[in-house]
Amino acid sequence: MRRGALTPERIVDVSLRLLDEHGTDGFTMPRLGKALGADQTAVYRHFAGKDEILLAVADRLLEEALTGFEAHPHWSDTLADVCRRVRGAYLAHPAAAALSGPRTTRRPAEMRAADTVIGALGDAGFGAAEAALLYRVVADFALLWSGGEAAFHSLDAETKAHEADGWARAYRAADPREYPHIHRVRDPLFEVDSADVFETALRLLLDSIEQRAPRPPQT
Amino acid sequence: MRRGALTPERIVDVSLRLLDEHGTDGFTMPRLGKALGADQTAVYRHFAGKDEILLAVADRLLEEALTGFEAHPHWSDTLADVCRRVRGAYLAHPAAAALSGPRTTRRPAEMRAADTVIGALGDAGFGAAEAALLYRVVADFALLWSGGEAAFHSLDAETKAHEADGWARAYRAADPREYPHIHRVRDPLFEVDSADVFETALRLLLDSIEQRAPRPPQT
DNA sequence: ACCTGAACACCGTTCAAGT
DNA sequence: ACCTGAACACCGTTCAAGT
Repeated sequence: MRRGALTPERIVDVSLRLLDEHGTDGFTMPRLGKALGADQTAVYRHFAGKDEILLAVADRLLEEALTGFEAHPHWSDTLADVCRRVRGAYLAHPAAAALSGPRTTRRPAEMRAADTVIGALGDAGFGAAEAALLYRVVADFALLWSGGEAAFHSLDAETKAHEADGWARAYRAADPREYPHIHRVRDPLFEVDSADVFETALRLLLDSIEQRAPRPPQT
Repeated sequence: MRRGALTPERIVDVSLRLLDEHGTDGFTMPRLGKALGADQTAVYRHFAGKDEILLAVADRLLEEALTGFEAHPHWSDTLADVCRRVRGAYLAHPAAAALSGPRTTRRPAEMRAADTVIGALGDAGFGAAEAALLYRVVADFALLWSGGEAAFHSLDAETKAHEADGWARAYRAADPREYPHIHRVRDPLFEVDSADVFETALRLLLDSIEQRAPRPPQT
């Protein structure tokens, strides 16, 4: 392989592709080397280790999520948008999201998004202390929730099916005497999908924030 | 080692202890074998593989979280309690929680808790469809949020410190021209701890649920 | 029926050697 | 300066052999 053919960017590109196509277990240094057309150890010239690559992949994910993100006319739409963007990027790359976990990188895309979100909370009339706290609530909600969903989706198909099946079986067959309340809602319980759950949680959070805002969003 | 000295329960006990004491990386089959006083491969007599052990550990965690959980007089206290219990158990065993991830086991403790939560939502006057959806919101909130927090806490001390430090440095030094809103809230941003954030998110969620409930909690 | 221990096919990382 | 390839110290799992 010629010199300079390996760059941090190309390594992150290929890592992300490997994670997308082969899942968390498919991302190994031998595979990464082969996909790059280089010896597996050549990567260590550019990253201190596998963990550093994962951190760079995490950064790429947030960049993808947040590119083009800017404030909406109504501040509460700004908050909703950033949460949906993070979830969208994480679910588009579940294995990468699951491995990079709750580690953020504070690079420009993330900083700009943080600034925009805090600005939206300022527009809502919140003081510094409240804005700081609510920024953390919104950011953690987006990252932790989406990260958890991504971790589930990054399970291999077989495990995931087994998981979903066991869930369905257990609740569907819940003994009406032992679990009367589960029994009552067992049918609608299976029409709920995780996008509904996320959107509902987001709506509930934002409604409460709007309720507390010194300035409501529609002015 | 005499026969019968290895039981699934003892294996889960020791696995959880190993995870607590040595973190995610400290939980290996050789170590597990040694800690059990048996050959590492003897464990395969009782569990199909490492993943099955982790699943059993996840179940143990939920059991620990939910033992003694029962409905409160006010239904919204029931919802708050279950969320705090899950978070408490996960943060008490961050490595175990991080590895078992979003995989639940539907064993009795979990089923009973689900029934209690759905019952509380019934007390609130929600119909079957709404109760099912809100049950998922509350359960996913507790599991995904706590799981994400646990994943962060299960990073080795060095990485965690590096992470926290980088975070502090980046926001503290945010350029007031480039990131004016971050700059405005930079001081209170560091007095926020993750317990505050969790409690605030929980409060916001529950307030919205109370707002929508056909029957308010204080009756 | 349960446990042992050698063996297998991996893995991430190091380091001397090449160009 | 950048890449190679042998080597190292692991890892999870299988399977024949013991008792």
